[in-house]
Amino acid sequence: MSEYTGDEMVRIMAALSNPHRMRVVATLVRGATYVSQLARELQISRPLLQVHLRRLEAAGLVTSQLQISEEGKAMKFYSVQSFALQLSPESIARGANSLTLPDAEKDAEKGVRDE
Amino acid sequence: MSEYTGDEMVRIMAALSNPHRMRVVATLVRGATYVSQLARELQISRPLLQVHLRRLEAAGLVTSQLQISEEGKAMKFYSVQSFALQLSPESIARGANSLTLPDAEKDAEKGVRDE
DNA sequence: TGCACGTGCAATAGTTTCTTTGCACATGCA
DNA sequence: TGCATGTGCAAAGAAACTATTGCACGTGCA
Repeated sequence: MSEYTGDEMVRIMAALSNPHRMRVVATLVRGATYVSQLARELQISRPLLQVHLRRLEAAGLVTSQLQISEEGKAMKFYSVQSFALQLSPESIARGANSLTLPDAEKDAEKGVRDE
Repeated sequence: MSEYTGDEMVRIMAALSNPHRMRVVATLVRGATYVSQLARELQISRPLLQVHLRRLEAAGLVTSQLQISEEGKAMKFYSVQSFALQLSPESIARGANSLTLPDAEKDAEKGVRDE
């Protein structure tokens, strides 16, 4: 499996380092659900859940799919996307090499010479 | 290898989901260094680095040790602490089971007694 | 004495994250 | 019609995070 870039690692870790979002993933592992149902299970408000879902989707950890129920109601189902990221001093060090610098974005693209 | 609790996972991921702190870990993997030297290598200000180091130390990812150089100067050396955290939908689901609820979080943080 | 080097922290400001509240729009059914 | 269900988003405030600036203290040495 291909490794993640440093920026991807940051995005994934930031998305997962939140109790609500961890619980969302934990719930979706047991099967896809739609937003309102998920909000009831997790005991949080729907707008709050939507924010967290957007965050997880932006990190590529979940996907959404609009489905029309037989009663004609539009329901948005979310599913977990499979991912595997090993966190260790060495993997962090590897990821750090591919981080885009906030200051010098163009340097990171061409030159890799550090010291 | 023992697993981390959900709270520990959150703390570790939050600590690592920052470019500066990833670079700190990456640098320390190549050997322990002291604060000012580390700040020069990473091209960031020393106060900023100290904040990030405190963050990493609070998550248990690095340790510090005060050393007196031969010239009598006190230098604070930091080293990486070994850690291994596998991130996957399943590991997140397991961690989510041991998360302390938001209500109990305040008690655990403010209260002097743990359990 | 003055400079270079090491440590520490506080105050400030700007940005981001988290959460609530409120409103809008649909459909099905009694 | 009125209430249940589903969807969406924006505004607003509190809290946390990020980063800079400034000042304090120490040592060694020209």
